[in-house]
Amino acid sequence: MSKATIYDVARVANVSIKTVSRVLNGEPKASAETRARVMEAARSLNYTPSLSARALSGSRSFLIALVSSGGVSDNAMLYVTELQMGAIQACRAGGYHLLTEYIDLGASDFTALTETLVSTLRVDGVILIPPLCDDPQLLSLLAQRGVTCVRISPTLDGSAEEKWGWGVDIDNYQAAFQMTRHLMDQGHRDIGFIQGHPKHAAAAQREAGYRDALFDGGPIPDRLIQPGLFTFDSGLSAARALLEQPRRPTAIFAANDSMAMAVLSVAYKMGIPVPSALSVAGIDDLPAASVVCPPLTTVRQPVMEMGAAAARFIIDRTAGQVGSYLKKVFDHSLVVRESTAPPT
Amino acid sequence: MSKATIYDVARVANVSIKTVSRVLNGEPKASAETRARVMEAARSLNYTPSLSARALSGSRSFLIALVSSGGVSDNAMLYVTELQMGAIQACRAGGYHLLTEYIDLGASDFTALTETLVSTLRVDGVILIPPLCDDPQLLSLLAQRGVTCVRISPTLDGSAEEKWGWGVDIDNYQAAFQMTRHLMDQGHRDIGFIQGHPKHAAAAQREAGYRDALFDGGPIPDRLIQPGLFTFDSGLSAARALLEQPRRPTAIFAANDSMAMAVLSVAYKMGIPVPSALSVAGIDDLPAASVVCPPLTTVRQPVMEMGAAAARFIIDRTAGQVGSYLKKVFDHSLVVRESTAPPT
DNA sequence: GACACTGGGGACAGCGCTGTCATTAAGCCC
DNA sequence: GGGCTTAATGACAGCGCTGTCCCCAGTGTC
Repeated sequence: MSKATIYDVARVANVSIKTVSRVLNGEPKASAETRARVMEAARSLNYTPSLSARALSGSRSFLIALVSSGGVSDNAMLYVTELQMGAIQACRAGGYHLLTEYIDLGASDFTALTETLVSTLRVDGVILIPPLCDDPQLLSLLAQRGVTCVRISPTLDGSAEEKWGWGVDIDNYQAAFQMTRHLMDQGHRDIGFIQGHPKHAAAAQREAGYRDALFDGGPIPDRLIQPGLFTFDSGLSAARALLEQPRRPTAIFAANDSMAMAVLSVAYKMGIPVPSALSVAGIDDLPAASVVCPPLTTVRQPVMEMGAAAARFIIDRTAGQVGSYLKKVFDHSLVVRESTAPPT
Repeated sequence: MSKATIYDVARVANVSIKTVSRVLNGEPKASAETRARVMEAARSLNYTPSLSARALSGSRSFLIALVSSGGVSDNAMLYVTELQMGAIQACRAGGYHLLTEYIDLGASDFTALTETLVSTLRVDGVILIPPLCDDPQLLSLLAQRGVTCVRISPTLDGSAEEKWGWGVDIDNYQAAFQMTRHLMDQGHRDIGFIQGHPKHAAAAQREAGYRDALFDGGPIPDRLIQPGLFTFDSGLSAARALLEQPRRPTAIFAANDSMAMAVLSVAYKMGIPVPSALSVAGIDDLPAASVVCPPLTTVRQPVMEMGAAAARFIIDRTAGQVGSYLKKVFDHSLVVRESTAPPT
């Protein structure tokens, strides 16, 4: 009862341990009858193979690491949590397990991290979250060691892209383009924009989408565009800069929800009613987005599915499939809630 | 370069592998000189021991599992994320690694989970999050298999408590008591309360704190107390029930922040200004609590530290320390923000 | 009938460590 | 100085699997 090994199963099924191993791993050489006998024995003994033993003797570890960095703060963590949820589910389905590792961005001991991942844990793959997924040093270290990487919302880096692993993302340009058009359709023309973190690829793409959607033949005045860092606090300053202008915009589109919520907060404090005097929109559809007042108009990305796809890619890859897309782009969708309305 | 083993280190240091093992594990028998030589060799080779091999041959796996359940939703996930953050940090410090497992509450295949944890992963300990940490079936399965458990915010179950593992928590009673007194100090007497999930131990304790603080010789009218489930949605209905009363309370204390935010949302929709016409308070200090309008008065618990303590307990325990408190109670603190004010 | 060939299955050697026990050199007591 | 303990180290046998090689029977094939 305490611990069934492959030997026990072999004895009960009256075959060699190698045959048990074959059956359990779905290898071809095994007659249907033998297979059934082994399965039955395994079930009756409540047998589960030891991960350590499999990893030690075989070439797979059944482990995937999700690496997140300290830089990620406040609400953005929800993004990570949701990704993780998806990854865990995909792992369960594939008999894998998810390790979560954490690294301080400051002390960049990427060598130690890599060594841990490769030598100590021998993970079958790594899921990298921004901004880690865009760090050339880390990426090349991992590539050197032959680690399968999946990058979440990575920078498109042309040539190097391929060797640095698969990626999952949404079409950030389109998302921002559509949101801007949504505001324009409501009649807004004076639409402020809060930029994302300059090192994050999605930030630039979202800004481009905004610019292209808004561009009507004339350039966009500088005063409409304020820098941000994807964090709530950075959104606060940007919102103030936008709203304290003599002729303030009728709508503000922030590059993500955290900053959009900051806009809501500043507007509240300044006594500017949303959406009647100011429309506010974001991107991400954080859980909190539907909870704030008024609920935020935003763009939803299928974060959980992206996490699941990331894990699945690693699992399939390790199992043999070689499929090497450059990256998979997921569908997004506009979520119109109450923070946007035609200007009055 | 690709993969240094203990043999390589032994060769370089000119000792046997057993000695390397001893040095690396901090076992006593090893001269200072040998120790230095081995350390140097290990460093120069960039050696990291293989977890699988260690787990297979030794009695420790250096793995801790954090088990969360599907029931956890929306903002509550942040609580889990923060716990996890703390646990990861403690793991890193102790050379451990954190696995995150997930289980659907509906399909209670706890046997499979336990088997995976014990046989497949051979984890050194498990961190259980509510409501999992209060499930007798799971707890007894794990206890049977001799798994070290740490329960987060567990139900105090007297007799059985001890054998079911260590626990970390805050003093929920005191937290609620103090918050209620804070509202009373501001002059509130008509203080509504939204209960937490009936299966969650903390819910009952918080309610008791509220009741005892408010009780002034007369019983508390039923209309002031509404059921909730710790979720935003449940908070919505409770808030409506409270605010649609002919004589509505001047303050509402929700058993957690998610529900307090729901109160904010309902008040906003009903045109009730907070805090001038209604004070709102919660417990947890979710990141979102400081972001909503107005920022929420709440009780902060040191969630990250609690996660770290949980992991540390398992690590120490596995390393030999036997220390068996029943549970560790962490300090909480009142965070007074803008959602509470004297009634007008 | 000899000769591949193939589907089904076993023997066996590790994977890289730790536990146990044995061994050696030193120190110590009377 | 012989027998004792003690500190420091090594030899060796696994831990529970998978990879590789090998064997054996049946089945065509000319």
